[in-house]
Amino acid sequence: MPKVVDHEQRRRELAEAALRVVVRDGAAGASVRTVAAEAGWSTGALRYYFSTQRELREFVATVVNERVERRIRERVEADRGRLPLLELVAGLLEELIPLDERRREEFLLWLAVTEWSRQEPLAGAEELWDGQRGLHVQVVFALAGFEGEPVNVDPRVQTWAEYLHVFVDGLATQAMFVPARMPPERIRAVLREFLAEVPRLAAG
Amino acid sequence: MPKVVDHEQRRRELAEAALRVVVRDGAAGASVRTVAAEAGWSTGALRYYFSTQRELREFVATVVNERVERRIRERVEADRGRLPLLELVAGLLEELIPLDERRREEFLLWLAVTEWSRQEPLAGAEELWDGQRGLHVQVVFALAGFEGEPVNVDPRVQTWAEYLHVFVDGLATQAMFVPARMPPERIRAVLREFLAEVPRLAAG
DNA sequence: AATAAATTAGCACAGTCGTGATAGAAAGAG
DNA sequence: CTCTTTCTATCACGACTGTGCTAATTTATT
Repeated sequence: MPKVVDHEQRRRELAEAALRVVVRDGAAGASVRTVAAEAGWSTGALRYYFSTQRELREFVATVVNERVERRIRERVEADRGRLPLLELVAGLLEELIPLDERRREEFLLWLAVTEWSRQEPLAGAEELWDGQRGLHVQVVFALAGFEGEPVNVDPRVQTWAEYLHVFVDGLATQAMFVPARMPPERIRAVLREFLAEVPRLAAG
Repeated sequence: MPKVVDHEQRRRELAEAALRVVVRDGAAGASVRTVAAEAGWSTGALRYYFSTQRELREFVATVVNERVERRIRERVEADRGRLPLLELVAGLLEELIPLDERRREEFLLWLAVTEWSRQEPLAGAEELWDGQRGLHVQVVFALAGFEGEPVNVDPRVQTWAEYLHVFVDGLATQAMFVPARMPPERIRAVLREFLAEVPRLAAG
């Protein structure tokens, strides 16, 4: 029998090459040839795993989502009540904001995915948002002084989770597009100031 | 002497064709040929007014900025104290949020400009932000019950202007990218709820 | 070693891209 | 009318795009 490779792993490897190309050359620069070259393969090999460009792009979208979710999860699991609550929470939410080169790249990738899906809708665009909304509910739930799992949450908690979600998205947008006006330190400070208001407002 | 055309006006006409193409085909679709065709001219004619693609893109950026600013200004001048303050303010800020097709197109255009300027920096990216920040200061200044021009504004006003600016950017982002989760009615409601909180918080 | 299936490389095709260059058309001044 | 300058159309060039296709290569099994 023939040589056999782990398809899923190879796809992942090729997708990561695509990520690098997008970060380097922008959404429009991720052609079949550039991605293949970045991965060190021929275009034929690439097209054996992604028979069409659309398939590749959809896979890139899922990989990006996975990355963000994994980082959040790791951060939650790493802390065992050692950090002050507000600091822990701020750290979590900062994972969603392009404050350094790594997170900036992720944001760029997400932008590229949305740009692609404007031409032809790609799978898995709203899943990321749902996960983030859940995170914000948990955060406000905890900040408001509640314990345990956030089930049947107070409407005020729900409302301020929504506000906080919107606020963090706004911070991310400004951190990305006007870094001169909103440098990382300023973003961090504004986030913490706002978070400090939340317990009083959300708990009543 | 020869036939003479109003250069500035012709440039504007061509730029608007470019806007339509970007809205229809995305940032990557705005090529010299497609824009020329959309405008009903030959590529040679287009390149007579924009000798390089970069020039065209920079001009598109300025046209987009002008549009948003003009609409805001018109709205301010149209109202002469007839609307309740909160309603006037909400209407102003909604001009920055992609709630209908028109504003959605403007947001798309702005996204295209930022995508372009990732490859090679374009002039006039941060001017838009400065104008918006000024608007938010005015808004919070008025909401907090102050009169006249916002000079030497209270630090609390400054802070909540910043918060509101971030919040509105977040609303715009979500209205654009997860319209199913955050439909226009919801965006409007959330904006007004948040605005209702501002006077109390910003005035002390 | 022979075989057969999985994998890879590479070319071909019909497009599109941005830009340089040049020839022709248009139109007001003399 | 002719001239002169502005404007417009068009072709050429090399490079790039996604995809179809085929031939070569690899490799585990018989």
